[in-house]
Amino acid sequence: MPTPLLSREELIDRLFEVFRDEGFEGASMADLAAATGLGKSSLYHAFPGGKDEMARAVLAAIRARIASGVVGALQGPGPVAARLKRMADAIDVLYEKGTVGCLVGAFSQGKSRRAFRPELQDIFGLMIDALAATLREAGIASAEARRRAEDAVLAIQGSLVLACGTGDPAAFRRLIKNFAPRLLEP
Amino acid sequence: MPTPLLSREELIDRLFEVFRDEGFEGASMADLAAATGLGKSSLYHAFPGGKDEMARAVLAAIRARIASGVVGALQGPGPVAARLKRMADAIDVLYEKGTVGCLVGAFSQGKSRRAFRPELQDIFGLMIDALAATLREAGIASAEARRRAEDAVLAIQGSLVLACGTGDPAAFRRLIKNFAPRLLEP
DNA sequence: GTCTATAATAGGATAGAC
DNA sequence: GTCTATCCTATTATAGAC
Repeated sequence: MPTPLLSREELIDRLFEVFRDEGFEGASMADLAAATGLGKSSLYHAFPGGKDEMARAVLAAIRARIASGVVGALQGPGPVAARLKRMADAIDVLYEKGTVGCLVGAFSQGKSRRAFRPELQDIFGLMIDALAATLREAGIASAEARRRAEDAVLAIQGSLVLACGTGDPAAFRRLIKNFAPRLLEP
Repeated sequence: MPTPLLSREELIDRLFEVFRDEGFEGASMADLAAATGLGKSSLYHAFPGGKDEMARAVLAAIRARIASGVVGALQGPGPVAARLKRMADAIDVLYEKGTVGCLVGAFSQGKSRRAFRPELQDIFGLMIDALAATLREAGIASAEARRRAEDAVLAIQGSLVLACGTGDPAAFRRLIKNFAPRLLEP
């Protein structure tokens, strides 16, 4: 029967949630198998490289989601302020109003940061570059635009660390609320 | 011979570095033993509760270090701006100019965040409360002072996530440089 | 207080049947 | 493509000598 129980997309989505919530080291093959409803061997059939390959597949999926959802919002039509607002909404959806952590942030700390550095650099760079380009469109000087873009990405990450550590998403919510005006203030 | 090779303080300091660099799940007893120069059994003698007890001892030590170094700087003499500058310097020392990660941030993501939530809440609360109180001294309204304090702590965490993930401490350095003026701007 | 040795288990990964 | 069964290593933890 060549029909898999879950599509590869669905599979990666389940794996994503486990890696995001448990971290790379914290996610065991047993956890990943349980979350997908598959046996461990079936996971190895789909990802012969094991945990490492699963994590890379998940990172690639996140990158795509950020490129279409978050960066896509920036590159749509309308004035810069409206596009930034749509980016903030996309981030709010991505992190479920601050109730879930960030896999990229989780992988960035601890042992896993070394194994996945290229992917992490790529994803952070993608967001910062796109945001900086948009701010330049609004007439903000190049260097200042980049600083603000870095500050915004860093604030998202920091607010999620706080939300995960304390269980309180208030700082994340406030960040999302003030996202666009803050980036454009004189 | 009742004389240990390392004092408990030194012991905890070595454990701290491993937990900070590898994360809770990523730090193995073998890593911890190697870093202290002790056998695994000796570690169990000092910390009968194993990894969990070591992590709690390390968190208590960090809390003390933050209370004396970072919060201590805020509560010293002089005008608020000078005290904030000293706090920024203390943070710069604590994170070695952005070349090392934050254990509290690392423990806040992944599996470990659940086991250590009370300790994490306590440490984040300590910093935010102390910073907010100082900003109120400078005449900033209570709610606004708390928002700014949260933003500052969140920015420190976020800049360290970025530094760890990309290997580039530039955003952290910039944050430290502008720390005091940014908090006090009108 | 530290060590060597060893238990006990969990984790990652593979083999081969269906 | 999925499963059961198994292997092997790493990991946590303990026992007991010195």
